[in-house]
Amino acid sequence: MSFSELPTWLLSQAHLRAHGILNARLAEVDARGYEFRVLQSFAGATPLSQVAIGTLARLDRRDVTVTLTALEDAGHVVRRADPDDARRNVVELTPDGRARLAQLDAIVLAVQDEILRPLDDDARSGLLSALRLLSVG
Amino acid sequence: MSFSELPTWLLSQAHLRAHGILNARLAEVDARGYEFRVLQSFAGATPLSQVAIGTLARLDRRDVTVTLTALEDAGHVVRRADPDDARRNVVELTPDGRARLAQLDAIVLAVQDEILRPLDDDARSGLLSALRLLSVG
DNA sequence: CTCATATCAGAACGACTGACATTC
DNA sequence: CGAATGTCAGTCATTCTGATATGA
Repeated sequence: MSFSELPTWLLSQAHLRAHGILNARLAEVDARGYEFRVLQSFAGATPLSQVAIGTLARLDRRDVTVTLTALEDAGHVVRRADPDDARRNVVELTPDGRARLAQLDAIVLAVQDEILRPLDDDARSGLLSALRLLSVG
Repeated sequence: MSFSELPTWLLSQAHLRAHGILNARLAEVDARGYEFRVLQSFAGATPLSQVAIGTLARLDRRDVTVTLTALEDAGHVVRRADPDDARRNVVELTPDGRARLAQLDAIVLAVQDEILRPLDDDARSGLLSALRLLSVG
């Protein structure tokens, strides 16, 4: 059996194609995946500490720091010291950041459709539940 | 909808878990994915040029060069100039390389089972055909 | 003291781009 | 000449490991 028929290979190819499309669409508006995930963590409660962002966005603390710096430079978030705990930062979306989140949300949703286009509804739900099982083990 | 329910996310998580397991198993014998793919390209015809290896292993020329250098250092392949075309190298497995291929083949096959364990036969075949469709578009 | 927080430096893997000399 | 081959240097995104300074 050639490696190109292996589940691990097919998984990596499907992932590669999906994320190629996603990153291309995000790149068109000069965004990256980490930024989207961080912005999305503000969809619920806000403001957030960086640890909370890491939990919500499933990002390493290190990557939260780097991504927030980029978002801050772009004016999408503001960071300030937490008055209640000097170790923490309090991070909030700016109005620009909220607009950015809406923009990226729309892009990402459209990409999902584009990617799943080859599958009918049954195949889609079957795929998603299988992937959920595989993600956990 | 949170990003963690998106198809792109589930795809990346499933891929990440599968390749985490695969790379861990390969690392136990000090191997990497590229090496396996290159070795597997010798399963059919041999010897091969580096361009042929790139085609079979779906690797960039650059990565073929780097991977072959590692395999050559480990004694798994030999590279020599092609007498018929001085631009090319003729690459062959050594006996050690053939044993290495068999070893990695067994590891990779076992990993497939480990990964698919949560799915019954129907779910497996459904997943694989869906992934095939997604890989192409 | 121990723990949490944020930051920094750097690595790994996989995929890829641009350039180059050599040879066909 | 144009095209192919192998090599080299480097980028990119994603994930992760370690160390550090600071404060709770």
